[in-house]
Amino acid sequence: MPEAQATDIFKERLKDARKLRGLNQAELAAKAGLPAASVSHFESGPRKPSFDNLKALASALNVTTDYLLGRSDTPEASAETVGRLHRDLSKLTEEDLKLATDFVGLLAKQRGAKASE
Amino acid sequence: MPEAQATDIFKERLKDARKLRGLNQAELAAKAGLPAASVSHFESGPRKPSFDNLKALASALNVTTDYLLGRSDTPEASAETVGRLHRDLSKLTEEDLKLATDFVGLLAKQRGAKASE
DNA sequence: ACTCGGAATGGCGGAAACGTCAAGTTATCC
DNA sequence: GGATAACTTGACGTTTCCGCCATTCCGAGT
Repeated sequence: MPEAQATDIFKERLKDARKLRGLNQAELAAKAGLPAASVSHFESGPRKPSFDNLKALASALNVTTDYLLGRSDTPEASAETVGRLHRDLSKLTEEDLKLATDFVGLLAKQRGAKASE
Repeated sequence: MPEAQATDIFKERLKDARKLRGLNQAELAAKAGLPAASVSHFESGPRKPSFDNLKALASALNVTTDYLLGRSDTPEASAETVGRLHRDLSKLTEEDLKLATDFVGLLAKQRGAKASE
């Protein structure tokens, strides 16, 4: 079952990101300014990082906190691709967001049809 | 002194994002599933949110945790809710992208006006 | 003046994460 | 077998955040 419990996603992402960079727990800990045992507790135990430790880990690993938290699937801040649109998107209410989603979906669909003319 | 202490950035971003959406503390609290007093403590007091509450706030406000934490300057809506929109966006031509940008900008503007009534 | 909604603030007990340390794995070397 | 490195796990006392509740403050409207 590939179902990763919400709280477990963090553990996996943390460990994966660390290994991807060829760091052991002690090295990551040093970079993040916290004890090695804490890193282990995060990766293996039930502990969840505090506000500050989450930031420290993300910075040490050069990933977004959203990625570590499982709120985003890409480790990098891909936000800058469509700057203004993204900025505006964040101000929308949920209803407006649906509107925008439908609108863009329509455009994409049209585009597909046009291309096959 | 406009020096925003690292820990204070969160307070400001939280409050700004909330107001931008025309929510009061109780409404945001309800959306995030926590007591209204907690939101006030986050915005005004010395309290910092836990792992779970940070996620809840970001989701309720549709912003990245990186933005709330001051690790990113664009509030880019969470990939979770804009997933489809994001996928469709990548299929757009440049003209259509401009259309979409304008459309979303309009929605955001309307919303902003409404919020400042 | 008074009310009322929104917000700030502080105290409380409980829960959770903190750093630290010690004692275990487990695997890989010589 | 012994040694070492990487990691896990549990315990401890401490710190911090939790939710809850009550109080206070402020501004806007009647």
